[in-house]
Amino acid sequence: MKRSFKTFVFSMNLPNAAIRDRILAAAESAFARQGYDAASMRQLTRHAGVNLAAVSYHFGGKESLYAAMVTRRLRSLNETRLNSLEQAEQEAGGRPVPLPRLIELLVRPVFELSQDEAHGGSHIIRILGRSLAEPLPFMDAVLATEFQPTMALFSQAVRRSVPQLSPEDFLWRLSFIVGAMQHTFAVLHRMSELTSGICRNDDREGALRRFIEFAVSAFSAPATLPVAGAS
Amino acid sequence: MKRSFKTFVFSMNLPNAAIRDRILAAAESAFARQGYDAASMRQLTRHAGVNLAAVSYHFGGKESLYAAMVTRRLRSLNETRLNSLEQAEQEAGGRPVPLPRLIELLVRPVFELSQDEAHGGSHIIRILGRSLAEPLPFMDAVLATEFQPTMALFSQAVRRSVPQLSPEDFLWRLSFIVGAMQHTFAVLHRMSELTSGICRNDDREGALRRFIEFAVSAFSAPATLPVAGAS
DNA sequence: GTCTATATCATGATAGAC
DNA sequence: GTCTATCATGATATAGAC
Repeated sequence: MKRSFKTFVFSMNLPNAAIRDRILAAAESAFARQGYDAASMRQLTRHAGVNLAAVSYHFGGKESLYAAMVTRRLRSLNETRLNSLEQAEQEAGGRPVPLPRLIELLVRPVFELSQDEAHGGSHIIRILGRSLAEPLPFMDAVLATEFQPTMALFSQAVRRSVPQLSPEDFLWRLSFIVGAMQHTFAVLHRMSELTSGICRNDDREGALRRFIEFAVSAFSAPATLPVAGAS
Repeated sequence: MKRSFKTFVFSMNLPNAAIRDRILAAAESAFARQGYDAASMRQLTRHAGVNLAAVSYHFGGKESLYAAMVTRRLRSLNETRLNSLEQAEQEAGGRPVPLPRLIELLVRPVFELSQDEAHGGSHIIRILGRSLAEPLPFMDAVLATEFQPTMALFSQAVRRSVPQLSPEDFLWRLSFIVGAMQHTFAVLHRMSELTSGICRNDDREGALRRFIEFAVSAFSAPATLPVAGAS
């Protein structure tokens, strides 16, 4: 059964894919620069060179577009992290994976995304950073679902490397470190400006190295003592 | 020259003050919960029990209201910090103020504000946290002006306590710690929920103690070495 | 000084032509 | 599948009555 070229192309959903991808790319740029509320779909679609109605057709609406955009990137990011964690744990045999290695597995993919200006990776990094600070109610479920497996496995692995920490101390420090990571990516593109040129925007390896050392020292500091007098 | 009671009251600007304050309180609540763009002045004024036009009259507009709200809190916060720093430096004679004390002087006022539910302090904390992640162009100048003196003096003091750090290492770590602080306040009201009850929302002293230890260990970790091979 | 009423504008969504 | 044209809504700002 012979098929025309046009039928073949449509069977690959290429036209849709092209439009969907142009929308996603424009969405990442717009939402990263302006935030969810301030970015408008008119701007966004105009910049993507597609019709306003295309968003409703392909994604369903503004919220669904935002969720799809985040989910796509987050899923790929977390797959990378889980794969490398699995590999590292196999290499370690039954012993705990060293803490610096764990941190690196967790954050290097994010730094690499943030370097990927060509494919919009730097945009999604800012968006993910914002997700933590500005809670969008419709994103709660999405974020919880996407982060849960990664967080569970890495927390488990980190706690094996730092067994002396109580769950409470561990979770507080984890929260501090997540905040440091989020903020780092939120301001990475302005570091030169914010530090009068002393820290450079494009010094990703330096930032990564410093962040790993920072997180390691934060996790391995001695456990806090209860307040004196608390029986 | 006898003045009526009404004239006397108006000469104190009491009605204005009451309205201004009601607007500011409602603004803090609305902006903290919804963010700048999503919060609307209709909601806000309705909740404050004042007329919509009162905002334009007393503040000039939405942006000016937001700026006034942030400035008022930030100024008082930074005054507290600078006063306590000055006092600590006098007590220390010429010697550097110990690092843990410096961190505490910097963050305790923020923790205390965040406890002050009655006067809306917890709202402004979330707003300040967001200011770092979601950049509002019209706030750049305000934030720079308000933070500059505090940041300059504390940076100087911290660097005296941790002289071994290069400016670059110091600024990267400062950025990490600022991020940790910002995130802590952004999620403090949800810590119980996020950690299945292990970390408690209302455990402000525990959070403060852990944060100080965290920041101290981050600042006093050995300076990073240049990458091997970089001449 | 304060508030009502309105002006003006931009948004997200969608019905219906092609 | 795609696009045009339009809808309904809610935004900020303000002119003018009191």
